[in-house]
Amino acid sequence: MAETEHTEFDCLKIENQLCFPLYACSKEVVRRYKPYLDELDLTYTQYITMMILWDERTTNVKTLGKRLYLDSGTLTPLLKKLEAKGFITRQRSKEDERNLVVHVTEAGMKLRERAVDIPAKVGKCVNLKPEEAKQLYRLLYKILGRIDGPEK
Amino acid sequence: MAETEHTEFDCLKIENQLCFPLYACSKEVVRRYKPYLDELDLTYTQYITMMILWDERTTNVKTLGKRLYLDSGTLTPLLKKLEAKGFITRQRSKEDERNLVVHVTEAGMKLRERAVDIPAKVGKCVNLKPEEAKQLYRLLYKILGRIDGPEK
DNA sequence: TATAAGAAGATTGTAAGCAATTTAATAAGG
DNA sequence: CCTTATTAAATTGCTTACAATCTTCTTATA
Repeated sequence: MAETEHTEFDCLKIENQLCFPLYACSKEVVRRYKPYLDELDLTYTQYITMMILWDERTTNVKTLGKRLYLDSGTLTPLLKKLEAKGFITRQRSKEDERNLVVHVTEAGMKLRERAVDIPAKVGKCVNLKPEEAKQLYRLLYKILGRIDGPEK
Repeated sequence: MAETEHTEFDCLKIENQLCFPLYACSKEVVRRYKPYLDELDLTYTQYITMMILWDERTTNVKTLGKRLYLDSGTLTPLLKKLEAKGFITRQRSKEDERNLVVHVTEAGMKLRERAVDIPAKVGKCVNLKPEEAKQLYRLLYKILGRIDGPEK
């Protein structure tokens, strides 16, 4: 005899879901960034936005949205906040006025120096071996439909 | 010569982050639930709350919070909405009035029959082999600090 | 048994997050 | 050209999400 009853509803048990640990884990990991990001006066979403800008210097809302999986409804107010803090500038493109060009300021670039230790600090809190982290990375990007890594 | 420059700031590139695909993947997967959950008039968070209740029938805010990684600031308004829809009841415990007992109603249980196909439908959109899904599940719960699965 | 300490939810304030709609600019087709 | 379609952001409305604080109730302990 089985110890546990099985029914047609087993598929609806939370322990049989893949989506739930994904959802919970994402929130927990983001939470671990918070104390470090607070020091920089950045939220997590602002932080990943700055990551793009630290690397690219200039981009626009559409590209940011595609790379970060966010839409203008999220990005517009977020970018206004980053602008208010003096980390970025926002201006319409001369060639195509629909296009909003986002550019990192000097103050924004200076933030990078203070952020450089954050990934290692948070990484230490995640108890995965390097090989496991690589596996996880690969599986996540497989779900995202980009087999070997992020879109550029 | 290396084709790409390497600097002390490489660790801040988005493609070198594990947290970002986790964050993005979580959102994308939750999004795939939306059309199916809309039919049941449930949001994703309401859905995972109902999962606990379909299985347990009765619980309380504290237990829900621990199992779902949510606090009362999120759960209180969410449970009020589920109550307004008639899917649950909320009442203080007689033994300890601090304790808010949450119980699923008949209407709430009936929802389960309409939800039973959702996991399979969403699962089909996630292009992982069964073995990969198991790996992913294990890695996520390892990060969550619960090696072999969720807390009961 | 008063009083302090602790626990459980509720409330407040801020920031995402996203669907749907709107506005403005550009491109395409007749 | 002029009209239509398309595109890029912005706006609106609603729901999380969470830190911090507050309220109420229970438990410890002096």
